[in-house]
Parts: sequence; structure tokens; C-alpha cells
Amino acid sequence: MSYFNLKKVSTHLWELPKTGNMRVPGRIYVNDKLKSSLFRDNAIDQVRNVAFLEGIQKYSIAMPDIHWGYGFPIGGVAAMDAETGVISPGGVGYDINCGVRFIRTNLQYDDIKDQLPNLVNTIFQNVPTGVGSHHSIQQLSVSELKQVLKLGAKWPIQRGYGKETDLEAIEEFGCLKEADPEKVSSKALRRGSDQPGTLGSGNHFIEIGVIKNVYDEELAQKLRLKKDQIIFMIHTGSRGLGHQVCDDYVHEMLMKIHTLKFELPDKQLACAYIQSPLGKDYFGAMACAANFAWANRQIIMSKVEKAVLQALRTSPSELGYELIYDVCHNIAKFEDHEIDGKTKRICVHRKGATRAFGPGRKELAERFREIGQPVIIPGDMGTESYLCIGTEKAMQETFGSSCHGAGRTMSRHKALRLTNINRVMSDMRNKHIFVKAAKNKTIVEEMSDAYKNVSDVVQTMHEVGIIKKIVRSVPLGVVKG
DNA sequence: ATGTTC
Repeated sequence: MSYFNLKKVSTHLWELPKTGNMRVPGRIYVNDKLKSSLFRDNAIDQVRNVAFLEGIQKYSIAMPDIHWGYGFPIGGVAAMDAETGVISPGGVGYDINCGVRFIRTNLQYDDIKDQLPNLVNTIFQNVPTGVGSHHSIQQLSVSELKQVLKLGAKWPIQRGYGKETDLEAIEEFGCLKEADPEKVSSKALRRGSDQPGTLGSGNHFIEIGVIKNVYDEELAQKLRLKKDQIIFMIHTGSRGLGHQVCDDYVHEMLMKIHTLKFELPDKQLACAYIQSPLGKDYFGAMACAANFAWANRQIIMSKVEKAVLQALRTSPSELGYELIYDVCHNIAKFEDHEIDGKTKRICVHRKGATRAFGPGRKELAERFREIGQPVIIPGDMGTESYLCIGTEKAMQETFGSSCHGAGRTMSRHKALRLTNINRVMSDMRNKHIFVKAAKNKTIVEEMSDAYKNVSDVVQTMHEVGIIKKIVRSVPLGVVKG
């Protein structure tokens, strides 16, 4: 059976056969409901193009939320041999370490249902949002900013934003130690100096949600989650600093594109050998941007807690505000994986894809080593989100990776053409979701209809066995940029 | 995603 040139491998898994200069086949996870959305853009061509890259292992992988991105598709995973392979800024994306954190509380829906506008407005007043948002904390000197880039989430914790144990619930404990601030341009540093603790724009958000369904009682209990509980999610990345790092290295690599010993099917796949000076410089700078993003989410999390305490006139012990997990979904990392029966060091590019490590991985903090890594998969601002857990199957099939969200199905431009602020706001009111944003335009661009159905995306990966669903939450209040 | 065209 085939669909266009895709061959069915098993339930929800399709293979793009290896042709021409592809080094490996493509593999696409998608269920029947989402299959047609695959052909709305040229993302499958991008899955094929990525397979041309030197050092790529096993497959060029695409998740069900795949859509077109710069060079590499968003919703893609590409693992390169750490010795012979290449690293590419396009395989990480412009928003380096864009990611999500999921926070539990002791609150029940009834505790806050009359306070929603107050809660959302107080958060909005305390966290700068929107393009160019700045001055959440004091402007940092170059040397202070370099400390942020070295320390990641630890930097704000040392200054009273959150607590030391938060680090155990962050991928890499909130810090890539390879970070080298000397590889970050002065322009990138300038853009980052006043942006720690700011939300940004686009699909970034702060959400107040309530847990509606529990799929796995035992795991939910271990994570201190239950039905009707109020949770918070924070989705943001490395702001102007990460964007500038990506821009700088895309240009640098384009200038040295002739030094590659193979032909690129697309200039947007500009890359460098991982072991070359340029490849190492990019990784050192990317790690800085990743650390900046973790510091950013840490500061915002703490500011949201303060806002909630203020709005509800409650105490920290009553609130029980605690980080469940923080995932990145735009990053490259060095990891050991079993390939053809041997353990091999690879550089895993996850772009619009979440790490989903199963039980036993040494990278996980002790409290997650037995159960596996929590995987946070938010929907669009009008729909549900899922907290899941990684599995052994993810380790075998996808280098320990899963989907990252709903995935756009419509361009921002098209969304603006098709609807308007009044219609989107009335849709949100009908769903009883209170929204506050820096700009109306962002709300229109982010309307639910511009996204795939996140439940279909998550269900695909759940049924394949790459992740296991734990709980589903729905939004009550949303802050956007 | 982004001082949304250095």
C-alpha cells in the first residue's frame, strides 16, 4: 500500500524510500486523519533533503505535527554521527531552545473560577510580552549576561527566582555545559542584555489550565497530578539572542558552504562538520542560547508564581506551585544511542520535536529514572494540551523523541486574511477562555483553525507507543505576546 | 521565532 510515494511500514508509520543522494530513508509518523495535512506544504521534500546530510543515522524522521520550516521541517528529528557528521542551525531553528514548562498547584478549579480575569491580568502586568519586550529584570552588563549564558536556569535560581530542586525537573538540569559565550556575537549579546524574563510573541504563551482527564492514574499520582487541578504552562525560548545566534551562524556556514564534501539540495541546510572549528563554535554558541532560554523560563515561572500569590492573596505553601518538567523542542544535543547493536555518540537535531527518553536513561534526574521523562505537548491557545511520558520504544525508533505540539496548518498571513479579532475573541469567549495579549494581530494569527488538532497528533504517537498519555488539560486563561 | 526588511 502506498500514499503518493510513501510506503506504509506499520500502523501510523510511513517510509519515504531512499532515492538519489539520500543516505537514509525518511520516516513519517502520521495517522489517517492527519495524512492529508502532510501535503499542504513542501515539508516532505524537506524530510527528503535532510536525508542528504553527511553522517545522518537510520532515518530522517518526521512527527505528525510536521510542517514547513527553514531548511529542515518543523516536527523533524535528524541524528548525525558525532565524528563524521554535520551540524546545522536550520536543524535547530531560529528560536533555539524554544520549550515548554508544566507547573502543578494545589488549586482546584473552584478555587479560581471567579478570579480568572484578575489572575490573567496580574500575570500580564508582571511579565513583559510581545515582540521586543524587555526589562523584566534589570538590564545586564556583558559580563553578567555571559554568566547567564554559562549557567542557564541556575543563574536566576541563585538570585531568588525559584528553587534549587527545580533544576531536577529541567532537561539537562537547565544547562548545557558546552556553552561558550566567546562564540556569541556582540550583536547577539546586545539583543539579549535586556530580555531575560520576557515572553516574546507568536506561539509563545503563559496558560492557566485545568486537568480534565487522567489516562494513567499511577503515573499521575507519582507526578502529583489529578482531575480538576489547576496547572500552568509557559512556552517561550531564547528571544532575540537565540535568533541572532542562528542568523550569525547560518551566514557564516553559507560563506563556507564550498568546504562541504557533498552537495546540498537546499542552501537552507547550510551546515558544518561537527568536529570542524565552525561546527564547534556553533555548538558553543547554540548552547549559550539554550541556557538563556532556560534562564528565561525560570524567571518567568517565578514571576508567574508571585503574580498568582498576589492575585489570590495566598501563601506559597497553600499554592503548592511546583515545576513538573521543562522540555526543549528546538535544540541539538550529543547523546549515546544504540544503533545496529552498538552504542554510538550522535548529535540529535530536534526541531519542533521533544526529547521523550524512556526509563533508565542516565540523563534523567533520579525521580524520573524509573518512570521515564515527562513530555509536554501543548495545543493551540483554544484547545487542550497533554502531559505524557517517554518510552523504551522511543529509544529504539526515534532516538528518544516525540512530537512537540499541534503544528501549524495555515500561514500567519492566511490566518489574518481569513478572520478577524472579533471573531477569534468571540470563539475564545464561547470556549470560556480569558485571553490577554500585547497585540490583537498575534491572537488572530494564533487562532485554533490555523493549527492541526493536537489530540490527533498526540494520539498518533500514543498509539505507536513512542509516548504514553498521562493527563489532558484545557485552557482557562492565556497570556500572549 | 525575530528590534516580523541590516
